Amino acid sequence: MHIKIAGMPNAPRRLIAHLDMDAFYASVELLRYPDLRGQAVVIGGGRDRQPVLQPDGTRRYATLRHYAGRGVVTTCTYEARALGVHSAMGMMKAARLAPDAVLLPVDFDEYRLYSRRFKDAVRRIAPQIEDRGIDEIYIDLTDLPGSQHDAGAAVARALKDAVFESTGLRCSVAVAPNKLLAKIGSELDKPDGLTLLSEADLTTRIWPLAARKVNGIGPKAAEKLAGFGLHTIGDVAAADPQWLLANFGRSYGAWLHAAAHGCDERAIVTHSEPKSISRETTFERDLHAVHDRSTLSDLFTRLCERLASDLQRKGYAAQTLGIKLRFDDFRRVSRDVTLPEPIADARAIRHAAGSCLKRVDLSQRLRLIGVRATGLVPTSGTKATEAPAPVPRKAAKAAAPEAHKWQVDLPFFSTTEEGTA
DNA sequence: TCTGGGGTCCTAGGACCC
DNA sequence: TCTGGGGTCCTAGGACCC
Repeated sequence: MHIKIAGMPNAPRRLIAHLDMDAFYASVELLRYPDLRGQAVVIGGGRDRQPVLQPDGTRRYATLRHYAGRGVVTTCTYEARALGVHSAMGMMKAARLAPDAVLLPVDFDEYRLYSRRFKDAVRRIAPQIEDRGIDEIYIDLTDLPGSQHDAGAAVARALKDAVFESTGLRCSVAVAPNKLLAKIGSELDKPDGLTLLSEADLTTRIWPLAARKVNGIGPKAAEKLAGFGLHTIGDVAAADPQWLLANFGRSYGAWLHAAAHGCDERAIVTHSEPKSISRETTFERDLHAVHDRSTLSDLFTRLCERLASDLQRKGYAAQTLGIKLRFDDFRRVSRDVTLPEPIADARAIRHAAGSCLKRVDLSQRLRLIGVRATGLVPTSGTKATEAPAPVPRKAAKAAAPEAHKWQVDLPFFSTTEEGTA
């Protein structure tokens, strides 16, 4: 056993791996439809675009060309990326760039199946893993036999092989002294990459990269940095720390400085409880609270029912319920209410969410509506986890007193017409 | 012809309590 | 009269991530 105390003379250098599946959803689809290998394939958009098996045994696929709708690209093959298509791009735009690309619908059940498979394969070699969504994980290799010897190269190789054997899928792995560097590293040699990084690589391999490559520097922060002439990670590293604090705030400024210098002490988190569960939907066309009253009411009720079933299946009740709306101009508002008792059934959720809705001015057309449960408390008898239960939040003193302060009375979401019965 | 759905974390102000 | 200070909870919004 190593004694891991920061600053101790013989504390071992941490070895953290980041493993990222290559074009995960698209690659899973290629296992099913190997005839698409080598082609530009885009996953995303709406339903009903299943490939059709023809009498001669070949499959007929939908292409992007005639796509109409509000979907975005979930992911795509490297051939599609070469045409300029990327994740989160609107499908209409992707269709202009790659009209002949094959379009496949998303199949999360299938991706979750492969997700479990690759994670199980990794866990058999290195049990300390942190889930970062369906297609990526961090792995602590520090205490793994032999990993210190070659900076984790052999283990990384073994992980990649194990993932391929169990799934037929390729991934990219980086091993580094911490999560921040490992995450950057796994992108350096994609696809099918294997990257080893040490502190010595900071100036040569990390500093020349765009600041945006740091996990935590998003579009807004990158734009602000660029406004000050800071474009690369090295630019940020060279900036005066006091200046960073003054311009980006105590917390974020300090973090920027540390991150740009490759410093990150975060541990691998092997277990966590969900903090919120939500359901939302974007309409095919913008809807108005008055003119589309019954459509909206039905959609809203259905979202509440789905949220209720998610909560019950996962074994939680919600102390706080909220709604999220997006208007036609993309303005976003949310409202939430904390209840005297946690709830998990559809009628109660519909009632609470309906009360939130009444506190919003609904004169503008809506593009999206969502329902969210927070303050999750495990319900008895289910989800027997070893982890300590989240401390239940104190119940609200009273329902929101400002319930009809703003509203022209639009009875459309009135809680008396739940329709959940 | 713009921009999905599911999350996490942070900030900030006001209420409320001691 | 002239104005504490710390703590927690709740709500709303925003940035960011996959």
